[in-house]
Amino acid sequence: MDLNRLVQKCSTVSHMKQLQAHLTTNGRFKSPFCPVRSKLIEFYALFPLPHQAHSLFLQIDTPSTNDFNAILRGLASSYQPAAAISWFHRMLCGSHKIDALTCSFVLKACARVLARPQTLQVHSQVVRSGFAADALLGTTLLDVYAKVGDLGSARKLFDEMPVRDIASWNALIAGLAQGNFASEALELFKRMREEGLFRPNEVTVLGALSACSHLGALKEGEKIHQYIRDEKLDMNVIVCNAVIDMYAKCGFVDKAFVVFDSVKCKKSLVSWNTMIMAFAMHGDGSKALELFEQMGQADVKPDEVSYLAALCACNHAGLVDDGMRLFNSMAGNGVNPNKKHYGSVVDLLGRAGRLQEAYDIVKSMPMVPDVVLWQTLLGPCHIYGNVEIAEIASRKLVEMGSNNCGDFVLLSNVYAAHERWKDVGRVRDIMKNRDVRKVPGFSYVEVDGAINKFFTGDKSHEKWREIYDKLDEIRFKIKEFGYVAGTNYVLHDIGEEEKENALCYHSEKLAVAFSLISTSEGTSIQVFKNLRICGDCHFVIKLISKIYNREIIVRDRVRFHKFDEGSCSCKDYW
DNA sequence: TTAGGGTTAG
Repeated sequence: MDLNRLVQKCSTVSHMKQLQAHLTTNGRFKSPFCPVRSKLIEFYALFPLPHQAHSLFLQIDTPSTNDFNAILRGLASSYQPAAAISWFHRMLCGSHKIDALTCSFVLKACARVLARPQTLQVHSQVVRSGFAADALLGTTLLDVYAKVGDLGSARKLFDEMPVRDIASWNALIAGLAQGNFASEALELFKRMREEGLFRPNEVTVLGALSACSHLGALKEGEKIHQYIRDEKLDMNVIVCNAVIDMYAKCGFVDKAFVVFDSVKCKKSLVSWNTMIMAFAMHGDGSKALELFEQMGQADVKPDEVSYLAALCACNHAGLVDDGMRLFNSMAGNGVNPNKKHYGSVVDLLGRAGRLQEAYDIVKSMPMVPDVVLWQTLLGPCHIYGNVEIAEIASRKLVEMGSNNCGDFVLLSNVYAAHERWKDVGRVRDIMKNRDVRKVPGFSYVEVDGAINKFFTGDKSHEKWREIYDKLDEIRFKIKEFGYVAGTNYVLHDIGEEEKENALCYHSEKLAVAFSLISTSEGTSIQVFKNLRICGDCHFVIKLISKIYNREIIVRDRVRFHKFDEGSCSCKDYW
């Protein structure tokens, strides 16, 4: 058997060592061009044996570009992609010849470590080396720019590409969809179809569907689903999974389940996970757990995401005992809990008021708790008035340099509930000194195909006067139902009445009021919010659903709330 | 011998 075929069959270190010995004894190792040697280097670089790769490399008198490419390619896919970037610099400093593949491999490493400055450096090197017209490399660059969050450069590159093919389109559509430019992604998808040069393929529709999921754009999503059926792209399980996710994130968990239940291809683990997560997001804990059980019968082994989805379902449905049982069964089923699983049970216990148990879990976990975990623990402290644990969690958050407004608000609320006004003042001083920032909350709603977006207290909408009049009417009506503004959801140094005003004009209330005046009686209203819905809005929207006899669905950052006849699908547990 | 675009996640 010749060596090239032999090397393909080598899969263990000892095989590789034998091959290396063979190359050395017959003298081929030292030859200037030796593909098998490159393969060996790549093998050592990819597996956790970079030292072997390095020492092997030192034995080569004049390493070829191929040898360098091999080590870059291996390292870029290894557990330490940053090392590929160092090797690239070593090549440049040593005046070794680079080719387009070298750049491609180092760019992959840049994407994995999200290194924007390095991406820019490689880009200028690509131009200097005369590879700018290479279509494949161009798409790689575009993709990496998008992945490191520089959508402007990705877009510019796309616009200026001398040759574009379907992968270039796909890379930008997917990049925009994942980089918070979902409407731009859908526009590009439409442009692609209008121009008609390329027929959208599986990868294209995945990007477009992901954009619909982000936006909650059901109508676009349905059109894409139809296209998928027409073009028979639904034989691809990844596409089916994205369709399931799209329906779920657009608020139609039933449609998601129909797709899940009738897929023509073989379901994958991700199909199950997506569907479990869909039920979880919609607060249907029992269906999520039922599906989780069915996985075993279908001979699909749950992985860490499955457990996370099931735990998340328990959280949203308040199934504390089920959740704890699930969590405690993980290790026995061969899945070690990670930080997210710990976060999930801390959340579960915390919201059930079992704060001491939640804190004990935090103390016992084998990994270092991160900011999100302390926030999870801090969250329910104000509901249950636990000053002691709130202080511990807040101290950790301050130590870790959190500048999140919410963290300070929560601690301040705990102090306020105990009338510890000096401490309240102290927290506010810290906020002032620290330049604590609040992510602006916004909500949007689609009416007659147009997206209407609202910020808190927004008066930029053309119908703002009618919207505010409607809110006055709502405020008047709900008071008859015993509504008292939950002013502890606001943190400003203002009086009670002003606090009530600040609450009254939260973006989700503006969106609901606008929908009430813009849609016919009895139709369902669907609102999307970028943050979590606030407790006061939750209470008010429940009353609106009763008084105005409307079904109102609100998708917040993590889940759906379906308000109907004065109650919410989350059963006030969220 | 080595290139580009892809689904689930508190």
